Amino acid sequence: MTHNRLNYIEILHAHGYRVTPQRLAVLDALCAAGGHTTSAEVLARARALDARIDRSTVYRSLDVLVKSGLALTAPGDNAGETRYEIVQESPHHHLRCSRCGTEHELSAASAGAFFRQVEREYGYRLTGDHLVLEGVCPECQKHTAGH
Amino acid sequence: MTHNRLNYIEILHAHGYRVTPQRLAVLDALCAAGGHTTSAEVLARARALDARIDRSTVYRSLDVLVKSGLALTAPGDNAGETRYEIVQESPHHHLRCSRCGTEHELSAASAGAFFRQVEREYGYRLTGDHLVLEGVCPECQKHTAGH
DNA sequence: TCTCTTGCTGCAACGAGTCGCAGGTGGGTG
DNA sequence: CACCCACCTGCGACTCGTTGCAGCAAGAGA
Ligand SMILES: [Mn+2]
Ligand SMILES: [Mn+2]
Ligand SMILES: [Zn+2]
Ligand SMILES: [Zn+2]
Repeated sequence: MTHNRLNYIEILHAHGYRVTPQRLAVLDALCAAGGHTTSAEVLARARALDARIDRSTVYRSLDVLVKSGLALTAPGDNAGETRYEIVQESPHHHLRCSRCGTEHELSAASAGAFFRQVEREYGYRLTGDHLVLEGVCPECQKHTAGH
Repeated sequence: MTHNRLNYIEILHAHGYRVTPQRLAVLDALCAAGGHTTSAEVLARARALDARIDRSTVYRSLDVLVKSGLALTAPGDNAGETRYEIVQESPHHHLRCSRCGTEHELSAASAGAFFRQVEREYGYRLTGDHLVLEGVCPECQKHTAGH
């Protein structure tokens, strides 16, 4: 089943990668997970599909999916942790509440004006299309204000 | 010598931490390094000051410095790598060129308008004051254009 | 369908970072 | 200045992610 929207076979081939059962298991695992997922969870889900799949193969497959544009990475909660996400239709960033951990998506368009201003001011053309911005969500602000 | 600007002893005490030779060695190492530094380099520099200091103590000390507000973290070049920096006078973000690796500082004020707009639009109050934004620097853009 | 080549996999070994524990030390109290 | 206890350190063991290698299989070509 894997991915119902993208032609992952063509995409992998177009990037010079072979289509293997292990890579499809990892792709399935990513799709099944939905949103951002830790590599530990991908490993567990992939093993449910193929009990013999090795840890290193899962990491290498995630890398292949990212390089092919089928998956995105995002920094995790704990510094040094990487999370993975099957690529979405529309590019987006994330807002993460540092108190309660919930996340909201931020359309890439919302950041566009800021990116353009940085380009005018510093000459840098910003390419990141999957930022995770830390903040305090409206709910948690209420709770603090309530004290 | 350690830090000539901040009263690190008061700050550590204020956060409930003790002042130990090991923590000062790590603080010294951070100051000596100047800008963003890898934990490996902090470990090496700290060992030059105290040959018996343990790896785990260096990591725990870096954690203490970050929690006390004396140090900042930033994601490193390789995903999963954390860099450290002694806290600066003025809060700032970073622009990193994904081609040549050079970095420029971006004053926190430059991002302020964007942060305020996100707050209006989504209710999130953004707190991150040490972002690392990926992009292509002016130099590298010229080189690409030249082809 | 068969062959051949190249890239992929599983394995084992390694390095970076984390954690529990027993002994040592900072610093508050008198 | 001496005592004491909570906190900290060094150590060892562990986990997570990476890498080199030998055997295996994807898929192009015939
Ligand atoms: Mn996302
Ligand atoms: Mn910085
Ligand atoms: Zn919240
Ligand atoms: Zn550059």
